[in-house]
Amino acid sequence: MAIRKAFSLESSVLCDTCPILQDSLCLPLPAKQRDSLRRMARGRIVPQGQLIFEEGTEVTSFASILTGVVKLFRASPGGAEQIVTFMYPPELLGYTFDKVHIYSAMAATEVELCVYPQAGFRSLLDKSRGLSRRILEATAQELELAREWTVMLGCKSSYQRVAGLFAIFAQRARPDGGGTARQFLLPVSRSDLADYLGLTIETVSRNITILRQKSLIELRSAREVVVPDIQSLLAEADMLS
Amino acid sequence: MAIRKAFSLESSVLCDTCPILQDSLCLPLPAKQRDSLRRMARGRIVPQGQLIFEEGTEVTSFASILTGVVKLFRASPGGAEQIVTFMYPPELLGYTFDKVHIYSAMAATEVELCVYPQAGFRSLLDKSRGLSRRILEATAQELELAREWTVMLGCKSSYQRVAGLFAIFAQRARPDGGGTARQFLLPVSRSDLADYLGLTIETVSRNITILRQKSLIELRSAREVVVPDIQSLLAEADMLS
DNA sequence: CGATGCATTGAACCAGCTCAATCCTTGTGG
DNA sequence: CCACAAGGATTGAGCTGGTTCAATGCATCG
Repeated sequence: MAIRKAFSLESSVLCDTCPILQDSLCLPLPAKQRDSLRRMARGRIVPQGQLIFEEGTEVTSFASILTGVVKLFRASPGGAEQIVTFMYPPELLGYTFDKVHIYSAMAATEVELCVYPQAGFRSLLDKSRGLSRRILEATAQELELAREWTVMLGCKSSYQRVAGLFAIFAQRARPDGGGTARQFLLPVSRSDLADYLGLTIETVSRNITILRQKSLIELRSAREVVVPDIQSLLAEADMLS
Repeated sequence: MAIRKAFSLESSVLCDTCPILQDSLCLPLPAKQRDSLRRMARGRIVPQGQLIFEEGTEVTSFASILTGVVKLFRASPGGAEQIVTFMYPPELLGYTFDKVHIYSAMAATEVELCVYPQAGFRSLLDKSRGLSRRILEATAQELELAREWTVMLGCKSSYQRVAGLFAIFAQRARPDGGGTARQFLLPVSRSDLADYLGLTIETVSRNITILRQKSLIELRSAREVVVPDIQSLLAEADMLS
């Protein structure tokens, strides 16, 4: 179904305009390996809402996220889905040692990917010390984030969770030149926020309202958020590391 | 405080009797690197309840867990602690790219460690493709577990969490020859279970009682558990993958 | 301009928390 | 060997934060 269509490939990659060039996997590689990686890579644009891969299907490729946001989730029998994480550029999507995907991935916004075939990528990984070190670092980083999220879900109130998530989104957004205020576009619906936070849409909405009343955030529209001061938001979430 | 004392070293490691030899980091290495790793390694026995390292302190070493169970946790200002994970042999404890630990580790049972100094281990990691691949696999595996736990905390009821955790403990225990019944010793107190599950002691206790009434588990004592049929327990937790 | 889909708000309910009592196990001292 | 203290585990009763169900608001689109 959606899968097959999703895996159709776009034209060959245009590395010159690569939006994540500085953080890309290929740039730091020695010329020969870099060319090898670039030759096997294919660009792909995924429209918002489309499945990228589905839980239980075979792993055929990995992909660097160039632009956009991907949500990784597990669909429960009961129709509810638990979102495991949101992935941003330049993260590597779908990397695993398993034969099949254990989560589904969906484009939360329109997403540009740089797709590497599974076998080729793996063999390059075996050859290149630099590449495998990069992947290890990235994986360790993701482990860290996953564990932080464990703490979030394990012992924070709904209000703290919403505040914390908004703070995280704000941090990922580029600081807005000059002041401490940061502005960003929520990449996902209230429903996705709720699934990520382990809450309901209504609870999320209520807490957003409270944050707004306390002037910790400001909403230009449902998706456009302004955070005047990230520090106070982090404090509110008890996340002042 | 506890830390300094904790890092006193035991006599040199006795690899011949290494309890995790088959799954150890050193065994698959080429002879020269294996010797190098063994030379830098030191055995250490940590009594139950003692801190192994503390959040915020410098990372000076990594350690393979030889026997016992380690709990990794974050202490909140409010005195509550959120347990991030329990680590078992032959996992590698404390591995990170960070300068300081971001969680604390405590011996949940008496623990035997094989400790590697940080600098030496890292430099060996840079030299050995096999070792770095092992570490990458282990990290990816931990990431997977952390994400599963995210799902657990995000959308399961207290009853499902307790059932799920008991099923996981049962799986880690060696199957008990013959039948499907598995028996194990809970490595931690009710209080730790609660911290791990993001629940209170009372709620954990109540759910244990329910599981017992349904004959899904059997308690010989507060810590000794018999699971007649893991499958039904997994089903109860909605974890039949 | 109604229709459709998301977001917000309101009100009642309930799972899990809090506070408190009791039980059980283990260790200690007489 | 018993008495008692101490800490963990269990049970009970009431409370509360978050859910559920339902209504209303507010955009975008044909």
